Amino acid sequence: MKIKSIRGFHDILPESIRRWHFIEDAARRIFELYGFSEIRIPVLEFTDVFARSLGTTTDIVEKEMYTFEDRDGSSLTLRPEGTAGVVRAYIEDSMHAKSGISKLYYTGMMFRHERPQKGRFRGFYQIGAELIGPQEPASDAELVTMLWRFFEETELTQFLELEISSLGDQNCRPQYKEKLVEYFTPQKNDLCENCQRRLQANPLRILDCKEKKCKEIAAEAPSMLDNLCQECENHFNAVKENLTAVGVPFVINPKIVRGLDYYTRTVFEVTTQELGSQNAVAAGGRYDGLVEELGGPDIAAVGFAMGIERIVLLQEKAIPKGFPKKVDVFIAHLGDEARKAAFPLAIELRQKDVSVEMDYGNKSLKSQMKRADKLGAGFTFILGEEELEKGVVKVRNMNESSEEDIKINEVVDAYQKFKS
RNA sequence: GUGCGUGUAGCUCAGGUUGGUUAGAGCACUGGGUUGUGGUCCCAGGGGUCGCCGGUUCAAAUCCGGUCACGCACCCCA
Repeated sequence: MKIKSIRGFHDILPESIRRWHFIEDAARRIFELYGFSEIRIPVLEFTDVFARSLGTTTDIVEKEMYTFEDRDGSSLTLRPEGTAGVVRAYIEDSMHAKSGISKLYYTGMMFRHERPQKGRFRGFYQIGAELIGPQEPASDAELVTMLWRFFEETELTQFLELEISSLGDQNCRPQYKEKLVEYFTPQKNDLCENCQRRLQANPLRILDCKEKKCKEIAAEAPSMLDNLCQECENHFNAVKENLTAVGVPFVINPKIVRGLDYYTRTVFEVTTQELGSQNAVAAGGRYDGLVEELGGPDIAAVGFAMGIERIVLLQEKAIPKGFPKKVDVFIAHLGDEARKAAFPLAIELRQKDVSVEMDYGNKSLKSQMKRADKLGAGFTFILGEEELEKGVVKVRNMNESSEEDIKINEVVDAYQKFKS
């Protein structure tokens, strides 16, 4: 039996890792510009952290978590998302006492036991950001703007749409829920099995059911946006105003329902048509109740998470060529003496930030040239017996196919001068 | 978790329906043509227990069953 990876878990190979770096670097750069700092938190938490945050009736908690017993009997879970752990750390490390505003971002692998598909894995990477402290709508707008800037930077906005809505808060949502139940109950028998169950557990989720019949019925349902309390409405309007002011394009979709229970007020999704049924690329919203729910002070927060695999998939469409790795210099050597001389030269160049490759054994010049070409070397330094005798290296410009002899003890400086 | 489809060299795929001598191609890889010069060209070579297990058969890549993986849709979501 051949050894292999677990279903739904995959390797990210060197040929695609530069694309990942491009995406991760862009996120870091932009998030840092917006005042965020990275936080690294454990992959494993007490199950309770997620159960209490996400809501016990959510699919993630009900059937997708990797949960197991520790040796002492406590229940542990591999994180299915990042927010719960960040908030746990925020509380545990008393970050609220250090500053009124905490801007945190994270990246790492998340775990959900779903049926794997393209762009959907059991072990997958997310980058997320949490802005904890302010409850003002300007913070929602800043966070969403930051997210959109990231997609601009990675050239993905052509494939994306930003949808926003408001879910109301503790004042208006319960009343709205009742209204929904009132609306759906008479038509209960026309709803799909799933939605009949949702009517009890979480009537909001009926709104984004994909079942044709449910969609029809939901189309006429009262909208949360018409039932916001004054404060929530003001908040939502201010968010929209702020986004418009900085030119972030959005559409209002009152049917947005997040899969996690902790959201309040602003919710948003960045979606695409390019990835089949995996249309969500990033999503987030405000979660004013969560910090307190997990045992911390009553502190507001907004956040989002994005799926890196899906972004990589889109990125491949935007920039199909990718990001090939290129070396600056290839040193081709002929003969044992030349090889011995080439080695310290390679090390010295690398010391000076020049990327260098060379063969380890004795290969024909031709095959070394081929390798230099394949590695995308800008220059090949040829060091054979002739050059050794004269104390020079033959420097070949690979793009112009021109060659020039340069004294071996001057070649490093000469190369650096040429580069700058 | 449900349904449908696919699974042959590192990659993309022929062959399979009509089982039958050493299972093919292109790309990639290695070497040579040019005894010291890449990206083009030519030649040669290496690489496959035909996803895995079992069944039918004198004989299975080919037919059947199961299983695993991937893909698509459902579901769910980032």
